[in-house]
Amino acid sequence: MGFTELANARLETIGFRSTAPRRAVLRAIEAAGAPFTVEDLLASLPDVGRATVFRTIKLLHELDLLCRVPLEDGSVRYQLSEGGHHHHLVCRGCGRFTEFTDLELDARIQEQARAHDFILEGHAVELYGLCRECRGQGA
Amino acid sequence: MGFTELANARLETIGFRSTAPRRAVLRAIEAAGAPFTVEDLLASLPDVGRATVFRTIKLLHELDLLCRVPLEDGSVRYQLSEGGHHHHLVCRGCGRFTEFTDLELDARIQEQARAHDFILEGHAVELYGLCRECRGQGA
DNA sequence: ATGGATGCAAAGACTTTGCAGGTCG
DNA sequence: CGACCTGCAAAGTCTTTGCATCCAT
Repeated sequence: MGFTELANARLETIGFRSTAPRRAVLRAIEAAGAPFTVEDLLASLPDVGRATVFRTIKLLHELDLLCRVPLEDGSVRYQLSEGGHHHHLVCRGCGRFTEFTDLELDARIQEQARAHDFILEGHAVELYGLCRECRGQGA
Repeated sequence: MGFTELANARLETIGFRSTAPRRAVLRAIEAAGAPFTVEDLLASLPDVGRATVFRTIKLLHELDLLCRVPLEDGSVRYQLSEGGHHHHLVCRGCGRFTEFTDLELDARIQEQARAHDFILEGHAVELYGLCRECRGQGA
């Protein structure tokens, strides 16, 4: 079951309607191989209104079906979420992300919170650099 | 030596001019006890033009005198930078940040990069939760 | 049928830019 | 004095909202 069907089913379960524009957005997101900007989506969906694209992205993000990745310059990309908690390696060359999980890293973070008498409710870790493909190409 | 003098000296050294509006922005930043938004600064500096405030913030950020912290909702705060590399504990209650450094955490991050054949050039870690003051107040 | 969803365009929030005039060094 | 800086307002971005219409259930 692809993302489109899965997300669609999930939406219906919660009481949202399955509409043509909504499914079009889901398909476009699934088709996007790399992280995308809202602008990318808008461009690939000329027949869907801006508002609908924004509203759908917001919805999916709230449902954790889409993850939002802040870049260093302050811009934001979205990417299909694999679901669980994870972190990102963001390539400055090609802009792609790789997700990874690291329990030890998370444990260390938890410990820092404890050390500061801080109730940890969430955290974000982003690594920036060059991926294997881009490192050689001077990208 | 306070931030204002330090930053001012630093600016002059690099060839920027010490002007009244610039110093006013520096003073306002130093006076801000907590992280601030650009809007906060603008409000506290009614006699300095918007453009100048934005331009000065940008300048200070580029010089690493100011650090930019992305909140979960996508908004951005600034805070006087203590200089070196560090991470943040961001309180969802009062909005204040605490900076911390953790070599072990950084090492773990470096290792993840290595494991993914990724040239690490930078990273960001943000912890979200409740600080000690806010945890009891249901804030 | 009926309330949620859509699309358009307008309004908003936030930031940058062009330019005439002022100021630091 | 000359280059840099400032302030204003206008122009950009990017995102949200109001509202009449449409459509899934």
